[in-house]
Amino acid sequence: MATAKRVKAAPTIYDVAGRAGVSIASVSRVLNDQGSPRADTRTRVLQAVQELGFVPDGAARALSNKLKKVVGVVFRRGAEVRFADEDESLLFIDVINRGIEVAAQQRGFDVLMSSVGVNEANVPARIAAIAGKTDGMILHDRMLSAAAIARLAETVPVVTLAGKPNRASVNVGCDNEGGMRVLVRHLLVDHGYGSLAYLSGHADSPDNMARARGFEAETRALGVEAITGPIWQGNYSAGGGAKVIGSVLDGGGVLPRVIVCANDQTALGVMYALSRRGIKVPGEVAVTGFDDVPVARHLHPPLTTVRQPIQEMGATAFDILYSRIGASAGARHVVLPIELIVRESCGCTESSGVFAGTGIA
Amino acid sequence: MATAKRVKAAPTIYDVAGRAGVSIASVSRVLNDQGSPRADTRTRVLQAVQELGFVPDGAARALSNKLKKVVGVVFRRGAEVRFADEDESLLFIDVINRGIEVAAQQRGFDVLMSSVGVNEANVPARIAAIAGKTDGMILHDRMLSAAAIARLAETVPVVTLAGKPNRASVNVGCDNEGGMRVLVRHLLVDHGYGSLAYLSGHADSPDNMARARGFEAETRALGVEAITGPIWQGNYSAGGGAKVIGSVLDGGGVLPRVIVCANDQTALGVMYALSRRGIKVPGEVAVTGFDDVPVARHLHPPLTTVRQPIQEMGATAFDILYSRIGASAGARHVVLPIELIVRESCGCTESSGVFAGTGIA
DNA sequence: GGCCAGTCTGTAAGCGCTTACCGGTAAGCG
DNA sequence: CGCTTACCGGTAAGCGCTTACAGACTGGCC
Repeated sequence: MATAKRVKAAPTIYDVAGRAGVSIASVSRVLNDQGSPRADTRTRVLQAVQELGFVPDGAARALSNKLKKVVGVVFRRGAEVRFADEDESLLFIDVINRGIEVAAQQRGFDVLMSSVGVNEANVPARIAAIAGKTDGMILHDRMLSAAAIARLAETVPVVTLAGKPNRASVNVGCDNEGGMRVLVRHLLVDHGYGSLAYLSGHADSPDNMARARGFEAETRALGVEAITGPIWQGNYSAGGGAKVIGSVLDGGGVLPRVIVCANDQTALGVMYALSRRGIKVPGEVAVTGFDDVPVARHLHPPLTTVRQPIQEMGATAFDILYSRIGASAGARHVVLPIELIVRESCGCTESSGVFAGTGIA
Repeated sequence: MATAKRVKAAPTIYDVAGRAGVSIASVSRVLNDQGSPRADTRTRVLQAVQELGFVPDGAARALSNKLKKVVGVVFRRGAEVRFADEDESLLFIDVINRGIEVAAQQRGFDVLMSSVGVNEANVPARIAAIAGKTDGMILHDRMLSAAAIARLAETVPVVTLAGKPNRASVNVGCDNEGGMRVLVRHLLVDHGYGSLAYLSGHADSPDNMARARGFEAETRALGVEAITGPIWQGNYSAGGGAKVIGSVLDGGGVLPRVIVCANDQTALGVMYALSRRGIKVPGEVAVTGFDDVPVARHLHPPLTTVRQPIQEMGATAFDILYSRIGASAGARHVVLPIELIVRESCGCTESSGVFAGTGIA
């Protein structure tokens, strides 16, 4: 790899020391507020720093300190192609990442973001390489097997989002099961619907499994017909949701009164497929989501869903990781509360408006 | 700062060398495909690496190589508060960042993301600190003054997005002026509207200035009344757009036939404010945006806008930065083409549907 | 069999920074 | 006035890695 040909090589601490007429140790001390340098020394160092535009090298600092002040975040990228049509799934992950980033900021950490293609080879190796550049890692849903996580955790502290609790790592998630139960109760008790289907997400996603569990438990508890099964298997994407509707209808099947989707994105695809066929939402079929992604309130009708404190999940993940970077204490599993957001797609009309909660005047 | 208390300290290259019975130089060579180690040596090293779960330390590597394989990206965060209500402006920036990240990946680089609060103190210092952890920086709109950018560029290569071209850095943007002219021409020629206002973005944003320029040039060229001025000053946000509508109407003013917004987000706020007052879009007032953020197609009516190749802008920014990290060649200014996206908010009805371009089956 | 060329491997220096340790100076005290 | 004490500042080691350089060994050839 060719060395960068900068006009003038970046100044080092030696240059600063030379210019200020002090030792490198003094420069370091001034820069880090260590010891108690004489006022005179201090100003001369500061001035030299200023004049040279000196910025300490992060790598050298990290090597010496054994602390890089960087955490890594890894998530899945939709497609391998470079310019796949914009992926709405951006939303959920990006909001979490924003939460991580803001929390990291407050501790003087930066965030190394890395996506992994769906069919990329040797993901564990890629992730290990990233781990080498960081002090700790946050993994999104379904990035690594439990065994691989355990192995990674021997190198750096690891926090997973929407994973399974693991003896080696901490997991941050929200109360998927409880959220789903509240939602189902609203549909059954407040609306009195008689049949509902669960359009699932990835079968191997812990979040999906928990939501499915909540769905089944609550329908059973209220004695209402719960429709599930392989036909109702989606994949968290809008396309997946639309495809399921197509299969059901083309197969001559009949739609239930309510379709409970594993996430907002799936609901978006379902609503699209329904409107294409002239089926009214919520008049003929009610639809609900899960997540409360920002776009949910702009759909027509606005989507009834379960709000996860998305950004806070990210922030919490960082906070926990941070505490584990300093020591190895802390909980194994953190569960954040959810909130039912009733809009119109469930059949309610009391929505406070399309823009409820946007903060627009 | 307390040192991390890991159960077992991460293995170093010495541990690997010891276990494999070779020197650290051999380990390094095997790991980097340098020289031609004997097959025997190679396998022993690889095995030791495997057994120890060794991952080379990025900081040490960077220090030795003078190459961190990390680029920094800095952008504005909406509010200082930790959990401001989700910010839709996420979208535009995040899509660009995704483009950067994917392109970086292909070169084995990772991306250090860092947001800066709107009213954060001493931004240049924060950015300089980040620069110390990277090989190059990409700055989003309005992050630093031209002078500050020049200073930063003495430390690392810098690429700006939507900034002004600068002798020290390269700028990547799209043809704002041309895009606006195409849009205005559509509104005036195809629809024959008689009056239109430009609801601007941040006054000091180069992108906004270019769009305003295109707007004025084209309306003048076609001899139609162009409404601008302080009342029509927005700030790229939905709230800003809504507020402008409020001011105009409350001030007893009359709305023009068309409101051309500086970006999609502003258009979203405008459409909201209009619908609140019972004003029909596009029947009474047509509205247009700029950017073609994913949510634009889900609005009611779907938003007519100008598409920027958002993700590609990010990728291009990285590619240019990458080439400058190796050498100091390259163009000063890159302009990407735009595309007019006609949906319904301008008054057209030929939209191919709410989900046009989503890739949903 | 002795020597040379050609391979591979090991030793050690150095990347830029932090910090333990020690020496020098000045102030405080008897 | 001499000694202790405190305080600063400098020297040097070391963080984990890459790589120039030199040494060791192999085989081939005369």
